[in-house]
Amino acid sequence: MKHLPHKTIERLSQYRRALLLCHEKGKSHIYSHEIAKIQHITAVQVRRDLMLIGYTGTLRKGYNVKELIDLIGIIIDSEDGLHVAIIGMGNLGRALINYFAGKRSKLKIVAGFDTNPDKIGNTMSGVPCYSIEDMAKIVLENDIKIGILTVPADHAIATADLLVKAGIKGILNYTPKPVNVPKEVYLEEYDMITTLEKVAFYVKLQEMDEE
Amino acid sequence: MKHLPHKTIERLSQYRRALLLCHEKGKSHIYSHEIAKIQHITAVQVRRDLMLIGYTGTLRKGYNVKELIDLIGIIIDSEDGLHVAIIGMGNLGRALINYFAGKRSKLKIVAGFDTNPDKIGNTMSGVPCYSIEDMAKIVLENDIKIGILTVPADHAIATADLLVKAGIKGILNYTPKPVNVPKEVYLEEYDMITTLEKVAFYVKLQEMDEE
DNA sequence: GTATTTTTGTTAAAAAATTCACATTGTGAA
DNA sequence: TTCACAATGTGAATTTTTTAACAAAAATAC
Repeated sequence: MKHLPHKTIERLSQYRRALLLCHEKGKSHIYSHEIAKIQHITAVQVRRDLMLIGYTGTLRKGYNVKELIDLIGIIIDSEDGLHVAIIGMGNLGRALINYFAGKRSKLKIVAGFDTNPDKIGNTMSGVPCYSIEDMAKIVLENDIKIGILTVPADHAIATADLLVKAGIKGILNYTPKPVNVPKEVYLEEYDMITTLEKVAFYVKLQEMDEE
Repeated sequence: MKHLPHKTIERLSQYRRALLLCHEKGKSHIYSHEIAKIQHITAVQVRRDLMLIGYTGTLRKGYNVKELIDLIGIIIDSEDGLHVAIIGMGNLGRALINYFAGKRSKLKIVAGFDTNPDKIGNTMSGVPCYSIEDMAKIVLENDIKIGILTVPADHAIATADLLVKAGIKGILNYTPKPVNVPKEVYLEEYDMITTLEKVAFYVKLQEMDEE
């Protein structure tokens, strides 16, 4: 199964989420075109992705929901789970914590960091908030592998450096500032402003076409 | 200049942001490799994107920062700007409002919507919060073109339907639930859980490679 | 004034991602 | 039984995106 395309990885995560819902509803099998419909993609794409992970459905019955959930888990999850920290307990940081709260998943948010003394020492939705100064210690003690960067833009670069020094393995940067990391740290950046500008562009385009 | 690739649109938005910073610092020209460095991409890619929008730099001097900012604006912005609404004034919604607060941009968040009576009628970071029931009216009155969906997952689909009925032209869905819209509405979905799972996957992969 | 360097612009090649097209085969209907 | 249908699985083609390669030309060095 060598190298899965990046896009396939993303879709697998989404398939699993959709499948979990189906499973809860008691659906035991699902067709590729049903999955496709939910995700707004084509059935071929779904089948191709599943082919890449070596999963085989049943002709005329589709895919076994439970089996597929488990297989996707084997592929994308770490066996023992991974610990995650949120750096920056502002609105965005808290939003992320709430997203995850209660989800039994292999990914667990175990710590938050902030500079605000009012937040440090408290717990938010079950996640303890520490001082950024203690990052190296906390990361080590809790075996934290991934950091989600949700600090104000001005602090993004310095904070990313701290994370790297603390020995983090992956960074998800939600600030609008690109950061630099050594190549052994996996970096994913996502910029909400860019996405909104993109939507705006296509809305504009559509309005222009109408004229 | 016909059809710009999707990825190019995204990068243009990012280039502009980087360029604005350079401009503030008084830098008048910039090389393709400087832009590339900031965005973690190659210089060829930058040049290719600029070629696609028909911008020409100066040999040995690079690109004129101000000119390029303006040109990108002409391409991706709507001339008169676009009004945006946030649907769901929770942590994520407020985070987005704060991101945009103070930015003089062609995109303006002019309204927020929520179901919580404590929030309705108040203003958050300058953005008035209305009842979701008044959506159609407010969208029309304020000429709102884009809606950012930040409601709880369970309400995503129903709220998206409301937005469509209200006549919105583009939806940016930040809930983990895919929604359906008619084809004349531009839809962009972004799922934080998927992104985090992707980071986790590549961190796992890296750890496995080390062994 | 000539050579060297550096940077742009672009054609062509490569790589990544998606879609087409269709063989295959269980299933149910006639 | 035989036929038609509906689904999977996948090689081949297509499309999209990125990268390589290099000509052209301005600036600098000598």
